[in-house]
Amino acid sequence: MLQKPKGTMDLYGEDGYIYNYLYNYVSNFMELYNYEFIKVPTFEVTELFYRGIGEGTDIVNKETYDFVDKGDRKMTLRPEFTAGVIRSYIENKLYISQVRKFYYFGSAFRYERPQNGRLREFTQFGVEVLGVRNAFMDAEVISVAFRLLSKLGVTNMCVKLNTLGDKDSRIKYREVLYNYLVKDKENLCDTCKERLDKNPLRILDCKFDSERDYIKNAPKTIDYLNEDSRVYYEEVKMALESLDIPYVEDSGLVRGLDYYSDTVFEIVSDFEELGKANTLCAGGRYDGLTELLDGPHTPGIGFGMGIERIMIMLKELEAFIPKNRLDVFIMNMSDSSYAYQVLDDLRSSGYSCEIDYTGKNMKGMWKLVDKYEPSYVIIIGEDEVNGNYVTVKDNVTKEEYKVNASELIEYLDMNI
RNA sequence: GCGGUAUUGGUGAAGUGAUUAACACGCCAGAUUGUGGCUCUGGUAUGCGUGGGUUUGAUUCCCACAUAUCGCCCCA
Repeated sequence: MLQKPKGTMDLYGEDGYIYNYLYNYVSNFMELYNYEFIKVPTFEVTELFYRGIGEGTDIVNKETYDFVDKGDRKMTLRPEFTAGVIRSYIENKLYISQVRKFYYFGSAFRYERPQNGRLREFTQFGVEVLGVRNAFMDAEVISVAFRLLSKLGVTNMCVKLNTLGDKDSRIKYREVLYNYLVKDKENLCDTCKERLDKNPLRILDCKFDSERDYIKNAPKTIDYLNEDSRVYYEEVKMALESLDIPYVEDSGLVRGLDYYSDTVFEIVSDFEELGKANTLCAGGRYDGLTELLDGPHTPGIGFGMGIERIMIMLKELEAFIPKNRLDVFIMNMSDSSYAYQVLDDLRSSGYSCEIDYTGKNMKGMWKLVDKYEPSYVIIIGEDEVNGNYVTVKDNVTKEEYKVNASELIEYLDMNI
């Protein structure tokens, strides 16, 4: 038997409903904040991700789905959205307007060993704001994520905040940190010994080494920020406080993608079912990225959110979802086309409506009523066909009324 | 990419080196067909992830592979 590829999912039934619900929910939510939807290609030329995400990162080095197309072009399935959005922004010269605020929702692909909440094809929702460097905008972006999750009923989450500083600060800090850590090289765990040269920042959030005092006392980014970055970070914190967004500072928070600068943040949950996959959302500022991809200097900030992880939580939160309820089920016991005409009229008038096409008997149809839980059941037999009326049964009170066909819509409008 | 655990029907699962692979839910048909969600009856895996091997005989033991899951790595 053919199986779905490793790390992919089929979503149907309740899962399909929740997935689609989230898509609609996100779309409506983003209108409040006046973000525009952007759809970018599922694959891009490989070079975009090399340059955008960074050649030294694991994502690009060993986690991409690469292929060569029939025209011998090197292509890569997007492992994230930011690089593609920025490419589109530059290519379409969207920078002629000062500020653009985008949101996206779609699949991304990473060749990883799957686990619960970690897939090879996964869904990301995210935003990218281009053209402003303003602490209140940073706060807006973080608040989008925080308020969106809160409104869904997610509790027990924590916003972690840090700053990496601008490019100069980062280079300076990296040097200081390296010199500090190299003195302790003997005591580092094996993976961190390797990380020391490649990406010393990562050692700060190593599970083993970060517990040790020597690492805890390592120089902090905050002490090596230049004046501009330091002031900016203070402004972001004040902006968050003014919006009542709770956060904790975490000097060990570094991101795996090269393009980040200044503000970085994550939202993590202590939800049990999530296990280690507890990062719901992660993002930050990337003021240098547009130039890196040959565009004009443009400040930017964004985040990505893992939809499947949200789904894992929502399924446990039961109460959150309004179940989609059918307005009307038509129980047809006649041979005429009358019932189907009523069905069509109801749908045209905006009522969700279903009928049985398989020739079930009464009991079978009542079982469907139990399954769909319609507000009303409309019964149509020979008597109704001949009399040009329908029998409407309120599925809650169980009361029945005979209603003329011509007055049915009017009747429902008054009662639903 | 590395290590551990698991894999029985549509679902939840019991079980054994050898008679028809329990039980429950679901689904299908009927009892009963203009008013149900109750009850009763019958049906529902020629098969125990896939492919090999050991054996008189394997769903049960062994190996490989696939997938899921947990940890590492990394990350949403």
